[in-house]
Amino acid sequence: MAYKRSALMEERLAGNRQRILLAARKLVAGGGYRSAPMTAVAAAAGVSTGQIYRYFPSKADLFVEVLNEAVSHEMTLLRAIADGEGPVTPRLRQAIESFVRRALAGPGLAYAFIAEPTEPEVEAERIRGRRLFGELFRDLLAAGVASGEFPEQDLDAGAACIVGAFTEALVGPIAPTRSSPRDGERLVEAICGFCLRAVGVRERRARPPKPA
Amino acid sequence: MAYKRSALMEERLAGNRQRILLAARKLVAGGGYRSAPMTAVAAAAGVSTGQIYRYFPSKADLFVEVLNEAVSHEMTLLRAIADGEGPVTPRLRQAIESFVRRALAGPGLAYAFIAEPTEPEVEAERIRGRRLFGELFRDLLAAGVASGEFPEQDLDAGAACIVGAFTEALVGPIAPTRSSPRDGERLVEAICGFCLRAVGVRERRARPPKPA
Amino acid sequence: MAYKRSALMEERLAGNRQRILLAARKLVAGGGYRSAPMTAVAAAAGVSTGQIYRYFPSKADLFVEVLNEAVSHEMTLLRAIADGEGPVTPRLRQAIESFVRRALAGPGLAYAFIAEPTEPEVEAERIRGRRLFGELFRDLLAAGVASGEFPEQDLDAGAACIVGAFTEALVGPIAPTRSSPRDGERLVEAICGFCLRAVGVRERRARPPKPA
Amino acid sequence: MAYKRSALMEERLAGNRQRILLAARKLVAGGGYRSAPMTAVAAAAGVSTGQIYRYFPSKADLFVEVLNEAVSHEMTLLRAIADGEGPVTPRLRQAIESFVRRALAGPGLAYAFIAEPTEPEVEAERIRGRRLFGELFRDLLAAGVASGEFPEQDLDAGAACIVGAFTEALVGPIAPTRSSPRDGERLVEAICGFCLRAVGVRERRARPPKPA
DNA sequence: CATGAATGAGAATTCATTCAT
DNA sequence: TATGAATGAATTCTCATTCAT
Repeated sequence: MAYKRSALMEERLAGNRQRILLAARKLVAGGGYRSAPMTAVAAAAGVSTGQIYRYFPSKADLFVEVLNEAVSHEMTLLRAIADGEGPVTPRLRQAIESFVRRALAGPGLAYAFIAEPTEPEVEAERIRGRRLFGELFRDLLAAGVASGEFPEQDLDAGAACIVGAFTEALVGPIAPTRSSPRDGERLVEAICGFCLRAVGVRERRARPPKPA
Repeated sequence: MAYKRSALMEERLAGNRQRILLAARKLVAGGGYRSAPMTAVAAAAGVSTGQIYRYFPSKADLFVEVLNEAVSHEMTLLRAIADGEGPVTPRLRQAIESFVRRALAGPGLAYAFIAEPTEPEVEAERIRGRRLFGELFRDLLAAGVASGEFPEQDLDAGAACIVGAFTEALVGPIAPTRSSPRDGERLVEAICGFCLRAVGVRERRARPPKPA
Repeated sequence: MAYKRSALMEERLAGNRQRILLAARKLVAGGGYRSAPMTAVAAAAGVSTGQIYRYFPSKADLFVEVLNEAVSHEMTLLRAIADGEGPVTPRLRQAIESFVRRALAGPGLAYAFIAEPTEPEVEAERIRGRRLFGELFRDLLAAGVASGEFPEQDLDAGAACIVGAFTEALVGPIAPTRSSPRDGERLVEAICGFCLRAVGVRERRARPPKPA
Repeated sequence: MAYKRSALMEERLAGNRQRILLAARKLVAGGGYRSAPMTAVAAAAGVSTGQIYRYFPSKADLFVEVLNEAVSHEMTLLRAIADGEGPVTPRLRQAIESFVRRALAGPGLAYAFIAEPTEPEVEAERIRGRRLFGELFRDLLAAGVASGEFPEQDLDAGAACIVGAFTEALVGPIAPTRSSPRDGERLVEAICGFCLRAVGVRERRARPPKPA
């Protein structure tokens, strides 16, 4: 009487799970948590509402995972950059660039980190995510200070400022609108410049001067 | 014919209105808009739900006013600083300091600018508020660039970064916790330093050492 | 310590009562019971809400009296006509004419008989009022049948039809719009003609023929 | 992939919708719109309040449909009679008879046309419904006048009077109570007689005597 | 096992009525 | 005594979650 779960089934199950997560993320990205009721997620994912509860115990769990997934992915990439060898300054620049570029490309991933969710558990996860980013940047700051690349400074505040600066500039309510890919590049450059100057990079030049 | 409205009554009326606004602000500050249903606001203000509607036509109107009040007050003070004479750098520093100090003192004023409200009208007001701040800082940046105090830079992005930096560092989910007034001062200093360096202040020292 | 109630005071009291009743009637006339909350009545009457409760125990009582007053007044006038001597036909015509003319002139008195009130007690009064009118017309019908002026007919149904006909034609939702006094006269004539023909007046002519 | 929606389910869905409409109609018929809050409709229909909103976007929409359904049905039947060939008089009689009989049989359909609803949209629909009936009868009157069957008369007023007469006599607050089917028949006859005489049918007898 | 109809608690808002001033 | 601010029950509507089919 017990069915063996076929490989095909497994696949579909996994597929559904991913589709649900993706749908949830897209909806949040599009209009905040208020435009992501479970029925809308279900519809967007092409499954029934009941189906969502097969994979996620509750709405909160679903969105916690949405955030979690995004955070993990992001953190992996950022850690790889941050944990590299050599001077800190280029690593900091790369980390910011990397994050910003993905945010510009992707479907509003970063939005989820800004929009306030309805469920406290999700809010907790959002905070955790931002905290992780904060820690990463604090580590970079610490390293830079240790290596003498950056002046002494308040590491926690600096990290918070960096995260705040780029999220706001990217997807905050007063983010500069970027209508073309060209604008995207300018924005990346502006944010990186801002943050590097902010941490006090003692550069001859953060970026090689365009030869006159 | 009609009783004169006693001074006491007037006071109570005005008091209620203020109490409601304050209660609303505190609740938002404490737990975001989700912890500010009308019943909670009423309870916190010590009035009945119906009473709120004597003063505010709708929940949206109430919270729009909460934001508006904060924005107006803040903008007046900031404009006074920003529109001053002389070099831009100290004005920028003072503007940030002023904002940050008030935010540290006040009951979570700034939080309201971060938490995403349920009502679109309130969201619009929140955006308007941030935009106003953004414009103010963009103007300062522009002035500084014009005066040669700051290097050429993307003004919109810079303004957004500044606003993002200090709001996040102040009341964002990863804001450094400050347990003592002493920490508050350090935070003020850290944020100012961060932003001033970020805009590229060309100085030997962000702040002149107090002469022994 | 006990004040003697001065004549002046009595007058004012009576005046307030009337002002409240009038305000209530006007509001109902203007937009149905839904546009007549107690606060609006108070405002329109120029008194405080509390004052209304000095004269009327409840909203229901107030509007019951509004109707009652209108009905009594109307019934007195109609009875005077209906109880007259001589042939029934002209009395019936006069009764209808009288009612219709007052309704056209007055501030929507009749509307109150159509609009459904919120309170059951008021609804009961409304029904009572219509019933009284119905009885009056039934009596006239009965007299007319007895005198041989009208054919045998169902008196209750006939009375209801008459009342329904003129209220609908006057103030019902499909009442012919009358933009000029002239139209008012035509309407009076049309309604009278309709009703007289309906009861089967065996006239040489209900109204003298215009001489060819 | 997806289960087929079973016939049983379809039936239940359609059934619910109808049950809700019916419940709404009955409640209005029984005690006016004031006795038809959504909770009562839900209870009467045997569903939860939320369920109603699956089928109807709002209370207004629900009751607009209640009226609409009734109006459409009624108008179809009446138009079929009114648009027939031959002399106007029997068509007018049949139209009235037809309407009255259905109203007597059905569960207070006509009441909905009398009771004033709370929602302006519903009120608009109620007026539209009455207007449609009015137009139908005005057309019949016009035809009758054209054919010489009825004397010259004010068509709009006449139509309003007819509609007013039969709605009041049927379901108005002073409608003659009918305790037996026999009474129903008498009422039908009385109303028809009233209206036909009212429009001035020139005949020896409104209805030919059944030959012994 | 999948579906989506159904539930019902919770949120905003209104308004008759009361009662402190 | 007059006022109108205050109350709170009632009403409409939403949406996470469940469960009969």
